[in-house]
Amino acid sequence: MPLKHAILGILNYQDMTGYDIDRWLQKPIAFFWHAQTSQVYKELNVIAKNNWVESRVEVQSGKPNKKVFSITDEGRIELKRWLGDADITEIMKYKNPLLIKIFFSGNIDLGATMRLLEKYIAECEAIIDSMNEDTRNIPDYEESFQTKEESFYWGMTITYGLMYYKNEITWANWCIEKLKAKIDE
Amino acid sequence: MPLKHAILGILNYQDMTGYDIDRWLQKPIAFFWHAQTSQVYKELNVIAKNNWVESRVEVQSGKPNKKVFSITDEGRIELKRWLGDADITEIMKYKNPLLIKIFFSGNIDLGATMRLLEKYIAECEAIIDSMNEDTRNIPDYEESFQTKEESFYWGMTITYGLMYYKNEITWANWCIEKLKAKIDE
DNA sequence: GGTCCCATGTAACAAGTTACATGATTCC
DNA sequence: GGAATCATGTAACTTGTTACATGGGACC
Repeated sequence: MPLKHAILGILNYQDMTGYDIDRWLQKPIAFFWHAQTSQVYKELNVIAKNNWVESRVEVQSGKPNKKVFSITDEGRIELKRWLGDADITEIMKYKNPLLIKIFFSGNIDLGATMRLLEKYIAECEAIIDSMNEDTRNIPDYEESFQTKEESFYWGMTITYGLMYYKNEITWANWCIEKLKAKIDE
Repeated sequence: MPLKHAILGILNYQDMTGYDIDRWLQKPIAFFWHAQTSQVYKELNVIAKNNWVESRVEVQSGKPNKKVFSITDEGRIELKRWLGDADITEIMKYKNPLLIKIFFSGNIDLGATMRLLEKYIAECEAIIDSMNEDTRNIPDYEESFQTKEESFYWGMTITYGLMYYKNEITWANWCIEKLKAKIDE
């Protein structure tokens, strides 16, 4: 469901092609929902069948033709229904493959676990850097987010991301210290 | 993949039935990997075909018969291969449905978003409580975790959980304050 | 000559969800 | 009498992944 509704939310900003939606999913949304391009096109077909979106083909010369999607009234109703739904069971279905690895790390040597955590820290730092980059580019985004409302909530997700990844780094560093202490035992 | 390997990791502690594995997944592992019972039985079939586990039927009277699984040498090799694999692309595939809702909350009223966040905080607090309860019951678990190694890594995941959910609560409260300020504008 | 961007997908497969089915025993 | 525990699944479906296919134009 979240991907379908993310697509509806994006199309509620403006009409666009599957390709454009994919770029949205790769940029401001990527850090809290990643999706394959092929999945985007599939979901577009599904929600078109639900009458949540409709499409028209724009013939282009020199470029591939475009299939431009727009959200329907039914789609807007569905988007608002989903957003306003206070059921959080879906939200609580937490899955973290790193924690599974850590949990069973007694089966491998300490060094491998340390290297994994170090690699993870490096990735988290890279994400924080790119999010800081994004916040410096707020003016660019404010063209897309036409209302103050939109950038207000976008700010909440950015804050989330920064807090989340800093917390991940803090924890991973703490683990590495623990592992070092174990080696020195 | 993670579920298959979580099952291998559990069976590496001791032989058990699908039912027992399901309980493991519901208790110490649940907060970082949730799985349906039906999924557990399905994955057991798949990894049995891979020769990572094998099973024997134990006839019982007064109770349903048991199908007891044990990990094979091939399964142990696969578990260690997966644990030692430093590729973190799988780990970085982050998905957070709450953040999607927040991101598009400009489409609904502030009150609904606040209620969602409050509900989320309550759930996070409940999880923290149950994890604190678990740490008080460490002696019980130490029967299952036969080595110090195992409870060492288990401690890392518990620390992760506490840090993670506290951070979620801090963020959600900050969002609620922001929303309140917006209402008072 | 090579890579990136634009643009849209299909096919096969893996993973996860939801709902349902069965049935005895034990505990309150 | 009702709920929980033990115990194992199937069927139908949705969601996500991986690999592949096509092809022109722009930029270096």
